[in-house]
Amino acid sequence: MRNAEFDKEKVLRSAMNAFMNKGYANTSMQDLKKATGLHPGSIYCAFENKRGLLLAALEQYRLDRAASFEHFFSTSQSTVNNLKLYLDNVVDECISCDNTQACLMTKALNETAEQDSEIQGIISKNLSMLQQAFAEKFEQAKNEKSINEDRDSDHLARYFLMGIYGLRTFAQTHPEPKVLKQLADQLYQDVLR
Amino acid sequence: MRNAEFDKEKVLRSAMNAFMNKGYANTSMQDLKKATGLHPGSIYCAFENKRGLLLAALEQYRLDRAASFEHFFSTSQSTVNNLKLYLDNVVDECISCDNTQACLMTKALNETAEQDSEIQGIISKNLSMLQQAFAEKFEQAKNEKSINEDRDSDHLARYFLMGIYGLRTFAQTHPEPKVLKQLADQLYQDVLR
DNA sequence: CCTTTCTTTGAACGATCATTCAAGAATTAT
DNA sequence: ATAATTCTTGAATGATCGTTCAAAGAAAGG
Repeated sequence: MRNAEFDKEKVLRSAMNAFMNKGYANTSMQDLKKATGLHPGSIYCAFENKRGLLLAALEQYRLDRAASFEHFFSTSQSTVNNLKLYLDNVVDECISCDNTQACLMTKALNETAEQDSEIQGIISKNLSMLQQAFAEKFEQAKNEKSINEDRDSDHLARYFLMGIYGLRTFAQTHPEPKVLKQLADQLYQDVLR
Repeated sequence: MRNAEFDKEKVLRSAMNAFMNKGYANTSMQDLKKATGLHPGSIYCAFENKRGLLLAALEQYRLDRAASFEHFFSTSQSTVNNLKLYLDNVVDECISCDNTQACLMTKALNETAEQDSEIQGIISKNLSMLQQAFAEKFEQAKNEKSINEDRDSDHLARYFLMGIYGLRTFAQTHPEPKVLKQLADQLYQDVLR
């Protein structure tokens, strides 16, 4: 018996960054070796192949995003306030210089959608879970009387997520903090009313 | 002297479709040969290389989208009505089975953003032009008293474009007509008020 | 401490990639 | 008609890709 030496989470986050930087197809095994510190053989031993590494990275990304989500809604503030903080964080990520600007899921979705239905399915499921999580928060906000009760939580969640997607795409060409904040504010207001 | 035999626009639209289907990196010269009917040598003679073909395809895409834009706003109806028709068309494209679901610009942006600043610049400029075109229409709608005059046309244009980006991304995982129409309606209302 | 079992290493593999180029075909000019 | 010019063809090129594998090394079991 012998356990693997590397820290799996660390490796997956490195792979995530590499994929987000250059895209899946353009990230070579050499790039991944440099990013993760793992030799090709180890990668194939642990993740079967390059695609397997992407799948594992996507799962890690989902876990990280879910943890981040919980972080924002674990405060004692009102739900709508936490929604605002979440949105502000998205804007901050869009502006930042690290690799949180892009979203691994939408990036992988754009690249592999038509060719890999399994990946498409995984991403689709992950995004649905995020959408569901938002829907619960909107329902909560309705209970707190912050949002008009005749609004549909599921619809609001979809619209909110749509806005975040759009914001991230918009930021790729126009990463101006002022403009992005303005857009995020508008989205927040449109969802709140 | 001798002119090229192929129809340049036809070739570029074929290349566009190929790139939108499989992404830039994953579209091989063999794929492009099959799609365009041109042999590698001809492609290199006409467009210098694969990247040159993408640049030419992006320019053709811009022209086609600009023509489509003009088409929607050349009717005698009100400007806000034309905006609605434009948005409905985006939804239809998202649902359709041809290759209008994806946008070549956002697709190329996602794939080459961090690696090719020239392409990034071209796409950024093209999207700015579209944004400017929308801003003019919103200004026009204000003159027609369809939109409150204290709203900022530039901001509305950005928000509208952001919504379209988000809608297209959302549609990639959930291409349900009813849901997409609901989202588009909400966007239209939020922009109009 | 030796054996077993698994991981790590890094060179090697065939496949495929974008690109080139020389020869052939077609059009225009003289 | 002939020469000149340019486009088309498709095989060949070197590079790089993802992947494999046999040897070396490290941990666990007896």
